[in-house]
Amino acid sequence: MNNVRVRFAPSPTGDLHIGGVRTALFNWLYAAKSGGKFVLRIEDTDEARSTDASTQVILDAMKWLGLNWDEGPGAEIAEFAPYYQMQRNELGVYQKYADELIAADLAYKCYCTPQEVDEMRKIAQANKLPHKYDGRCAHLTPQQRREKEDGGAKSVIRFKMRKDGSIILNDLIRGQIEFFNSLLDDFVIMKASGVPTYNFACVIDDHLMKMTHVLRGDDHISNTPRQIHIYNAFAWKAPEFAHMAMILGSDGARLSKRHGHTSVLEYRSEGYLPEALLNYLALLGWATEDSRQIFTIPELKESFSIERCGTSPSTFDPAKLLWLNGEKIRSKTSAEIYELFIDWLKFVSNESLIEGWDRELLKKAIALEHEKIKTLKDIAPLVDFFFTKEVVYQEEAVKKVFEKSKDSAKIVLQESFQRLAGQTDFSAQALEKYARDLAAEKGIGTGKVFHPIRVAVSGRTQGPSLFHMMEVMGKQEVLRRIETAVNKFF
RNA sequence: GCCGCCAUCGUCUAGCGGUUCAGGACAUCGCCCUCUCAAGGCGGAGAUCACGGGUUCAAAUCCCGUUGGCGGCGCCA
Repeated sequence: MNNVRVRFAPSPTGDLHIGGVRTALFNWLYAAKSGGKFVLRIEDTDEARSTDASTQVILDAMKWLGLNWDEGPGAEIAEFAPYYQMQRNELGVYQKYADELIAADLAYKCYCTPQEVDEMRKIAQANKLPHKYDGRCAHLTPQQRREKEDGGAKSVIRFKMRKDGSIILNDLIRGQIEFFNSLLDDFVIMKASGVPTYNFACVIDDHLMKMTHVLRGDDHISNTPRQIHIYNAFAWKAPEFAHMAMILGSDGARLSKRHGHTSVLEYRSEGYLPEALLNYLALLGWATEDSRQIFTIPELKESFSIERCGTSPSTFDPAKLLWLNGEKIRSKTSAEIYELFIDWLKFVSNESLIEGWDRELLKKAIALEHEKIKTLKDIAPLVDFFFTKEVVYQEEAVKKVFEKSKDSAKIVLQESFQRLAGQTDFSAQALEKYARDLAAEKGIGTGKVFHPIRVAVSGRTQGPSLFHMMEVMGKQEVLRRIETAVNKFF
């Protein structure tokens, strides 16, 4: 019974979209959960918009996300290769089946030009009628066909839709949905260019590749009856269908560019982790009984089920994704974050950002700021002050800490410069004791001691735990910075 | 215009006829912790379960209708 086969079948007409990732993820999870196979197929039949670059981007993005496929481009198993529809088309795969349908009188050649069809559509629209092809070419006599062919007329192949009855779709997520055949028209299955249309290629491939389940966005729901008709025409068993609710932007419209980042690449560039993206996307349209939020990838694989997919569309919430990304980052070790950061810099081609930075110091600095990191992009601004030769003193910090209580700050820094020089134990613990003792000795609040030192050493009011920061920075550098501050501001 | 899908806190959702004056999470607000910022802990506010009818002893949960949102109606996928 573990013969589940599902697929993700993107068309390479752009970057991998968030919605596409969700579709891929749910299929991938379902395969994992049911011990089945996950297939990647490239639906590049849009001759005008498909690009190799886009295919590459999609493949790379899938790899980065860890959504590995059992079969598909580059996979070891190639039982149903090729996995590119244009390559399959060159093999004549689709033409063969289209010819079969014509022979069985279940499809026919149509000689109407795109302009003619367009004209028909406009007239229907003007009369507020449903626009569908009227099937005029279905009734051509052999004589008329011969004349068209001889005249060099281009033709498409249309599926001959029966007008009576209905198709009942038993959707795994939504239950029964009925579609009346009379509302469907004789849709095109092969274009004049000899390339199959989506609905046709999809069915042929899903059948040949032995797909058992088709899990996709509900924008495909109205395609489904057409596809079922094709399965029926070949007397093939149709796969199970499950249509998941769409992902919307904040304004309720389908998620698109104007809502912000929609490409996986953008999220990668922004410093998001694959597991955060995947975890977040899993929560859009799927939930467990206990409404649990945080899952590791293995936990997701274990918990997923189609039955628990929701039916109503959900709004993409960047704030929640950001929170989850922070959670994932906190759940890793600082050493792992360091590695991810290095990889990320490479990805965004910005390795020069940390040029000259001591790697060991960077690791320690990341450890100090670990819990504050929400995206990999946050890291550099959080720790860069460790590495600058000339400390950048934030104007506000200087005003707030140095100028406001100038006398005490001056004393604290001057004293510290002298005494710390003789400090042999430069551990955070010892430094804290030193600072507290100094405060007690001078009879001032600890804040009046801590804050000036913080600003002198880092140039800002916010940062890591002060004494750990000093320990990591080292005695020499701390002294140098305190001296600089004293000379500059007092 | 036609067809279809959907409808619980701002957002993601739990709920599948009574155990719910609706639970969790994000966001937001407050308090605590605290050398700052975070993180963490605690707490607050936030949903007449879109509306109107039914069915039932009992409905967020079932049925019908209305409204609204979204999707599809291509020689795009």
